[in-house]
Amino acid sequence: MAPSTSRVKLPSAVRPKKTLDQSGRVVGPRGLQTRDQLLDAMAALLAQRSVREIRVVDVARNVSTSPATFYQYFEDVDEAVLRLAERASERMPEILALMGRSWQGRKGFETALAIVEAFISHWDAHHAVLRLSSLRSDEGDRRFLKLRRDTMTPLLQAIAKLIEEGQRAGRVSKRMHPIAAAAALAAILERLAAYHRSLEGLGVTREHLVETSASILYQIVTGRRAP
Amino acid sequence: MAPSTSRVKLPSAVRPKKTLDQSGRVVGPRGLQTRDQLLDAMAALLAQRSVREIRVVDVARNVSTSPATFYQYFEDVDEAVLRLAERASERMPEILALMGRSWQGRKGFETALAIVEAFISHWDAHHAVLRLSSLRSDEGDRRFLKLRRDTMTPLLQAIAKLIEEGQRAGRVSKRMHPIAAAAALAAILERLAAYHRSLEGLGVTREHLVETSASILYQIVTGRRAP
DNA sequence: TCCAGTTTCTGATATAGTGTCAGATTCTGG
DNA sequence: CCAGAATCTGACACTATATCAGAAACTGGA
Repeated sequence: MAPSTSRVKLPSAVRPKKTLDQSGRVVGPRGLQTRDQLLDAMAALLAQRSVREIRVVDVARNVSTSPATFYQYFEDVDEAVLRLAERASERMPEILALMGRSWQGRKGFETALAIVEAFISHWDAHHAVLRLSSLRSDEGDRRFLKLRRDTMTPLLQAIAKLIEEGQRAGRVSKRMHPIAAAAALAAILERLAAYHRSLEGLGVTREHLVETSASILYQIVTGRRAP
Repeated sequence: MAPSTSRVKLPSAVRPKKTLDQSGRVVGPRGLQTRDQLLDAMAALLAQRSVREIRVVDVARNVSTSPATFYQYFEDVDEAVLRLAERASERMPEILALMGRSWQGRKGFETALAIVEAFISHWDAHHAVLRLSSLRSDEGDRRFLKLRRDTMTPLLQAIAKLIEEGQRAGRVSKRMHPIAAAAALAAILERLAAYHRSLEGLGVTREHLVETSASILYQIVTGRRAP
């Protein structure tokens, strides 16, 4: 029963995370490169058409490989999207860090502006992936729900904490549930970032949107009117 | 050249809208019934699985008919969804009417509460269809974009008008673009209505959500803290 | 009641994409 | 240069969409 190979099973907490292919084998450098190319091709296609119009054949062809190769690395199209969403979510902490700046007066409004700006830029850069990711969560897909929870919860909690402080200081209405309010603010950011294009038809520029969202964020968090 | 039939071509503005099938023929009473049954079956399925998992065969089977019949009335699954969304959007004016109530003090807050409540109930009743409809718009689908524009624009304008009044009275920050702010508030309603279920995991009840959203709505529209 | 015309429904099928797998191909260290 | 590991792919079984010619059901008038 003594293992004759050098591959010893380590406890999963210690074992470094290696990327695996669909049959559970560790992927080497060449495979990793193919996998990355597939993801890039996927992202490129996603930027120009909706997921439903994306054929695995196209993704594969764009990297001069075959559909079977795609399936070697991803269970299905959604899994590839999930990986892209994970990639995107790695940038979240940068936005989170902005929350720590001052919320006093004019400085505070600038903090709000910076956050909104960062958020919208982030969505602009990854809108297709993020929107899809958000849809899959809404549909109840476990994988995407977990990702959303992991990336949004810290943000919600950071905002909620500010609101609680405001409430303790008596500036912010106690009627609001801090996390619910945080979710509402996040909803503005997500939703407007997702469709600010269609508002341009009504004479609303991106600039307007940023200023307005920042005003609302500032007003809800601090309880004070935007300067 | 004189038409011998009794079917005279009227100007399209006058001609009553008859439902047509895929080959452009007017649908009679029996067909209309089948079509409605198909829509109902579609709605029922949509309530339990995501669109991607809905097979035309299932919809058809649920009304004891064949896929070919489905395609006689709808171009594709999306068209059926669009019809359902249109059905749902007919209820919008009721919400819009609430906007006209008083926005003064405690009464004003009750107005906000009523609007939020109506909106969330509306979404609860049609969430699958509305969410999908919103996704298709985001994806740029013309048919859904038009529907969204037609149903949301009046709402946005009503809110925008209130905000403008507040700005003129000096209660509301002039930094906000009225339509952008209206869109932001609509975003809260849409987004939270769409996923309030997943917030329950964080201890946020539907009740909290309604109160909080109403507070934000009230605060942004009137420039005053919620009572 | 029967018939001709109209409306509605469906079996059969062309088309197209997904996902699998055995085996071919390519790479690597010795 | 070779053995074995890693990677890739042609061929294929399956599943679903969408179409259409013709069958079936219904209708009103003789």
